[in-house]
Amino acid sequence: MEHELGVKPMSAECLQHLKPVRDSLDILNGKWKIPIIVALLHHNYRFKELHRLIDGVTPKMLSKELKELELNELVKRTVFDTTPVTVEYSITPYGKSLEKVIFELGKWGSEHRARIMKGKESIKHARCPEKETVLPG
Amino acid sequence: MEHELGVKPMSAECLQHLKPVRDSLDILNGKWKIPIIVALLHHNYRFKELHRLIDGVTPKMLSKELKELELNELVKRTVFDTTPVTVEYSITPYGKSLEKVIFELGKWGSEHRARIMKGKESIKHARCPEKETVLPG
DNA sequence: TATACCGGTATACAAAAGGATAGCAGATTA
DNA sequence: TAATCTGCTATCCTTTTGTATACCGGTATA
Repeated sequence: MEHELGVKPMSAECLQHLKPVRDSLDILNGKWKIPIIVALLHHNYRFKELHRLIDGVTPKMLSKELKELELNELVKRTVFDTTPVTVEYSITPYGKSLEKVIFELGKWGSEHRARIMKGKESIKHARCPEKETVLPG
Repeated sequence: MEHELGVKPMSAECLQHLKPVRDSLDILNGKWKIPIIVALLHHNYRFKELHRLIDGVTPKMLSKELKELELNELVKRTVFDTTPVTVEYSITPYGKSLEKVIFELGKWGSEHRARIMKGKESIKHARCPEKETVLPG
């Protein structure tokens, strides 16, 4: 009977960080959010432009993920009263604040990729390094 | 006809970062991976201990996500030949390298949380700030 | 008049993720 | 002998996520 009560609980400090980490992951999650954010960090784009730029995305998913990003104020949607109507998506300053997080994710990810490519047998099947997310041209 | 060919492609620099970012997200994704990693950053635990510690996880999911973490060499599984058998999970040095990424995610996440709590009407429904992930005691 | 563009929606489906519940073998404890 | 401990696995189900395909009204172009 040394364990039931003896499981060391995590420190309050650790626990405090759990929820916010999940928040960030939830916001960045979804197959197309990162490609959209990266595209808009680079330049403003219209709906159809994003559709053409992000290889494989369907209008439904593009629309859905843009809405979620807009709801979280990471992306701004501007309608111009031209004919036909023009809708431009741009990154907000708040969206720009994700740059560092994305950078850190990218940094760790490319080290991980390098590690896998180095041929460690045990993690060879961990993730296919050929998988593409966005690749215009 | 000014747009079809005129869609500015993203810079090569941007594109290079996309895949690794997705890699990181894929590895951290799954409802229980972050709680598991945070727990193991804090202390070594056995299967049942993790099960008791991480509120709400089923043995099926715990087993599945531990396997994925082990496959990626973030977590180490050690079997002790006691009776009944003891299995201890610990973080690897490689797993520890995730600390900074998780820290950055947590930092951004808690700023986001603060922002939502501040009561901005437009993002009030973005995410429920009461959502708990792990909370023993 | 026919076609293509714009910014999306609607519908139907497939795949993946996750949850609920039960059980197993082998050893110890009551 | 029955119950409980260990570290899981099996089965079934629901929810979420993503795909495929077609379509819309309004305008401009060929």
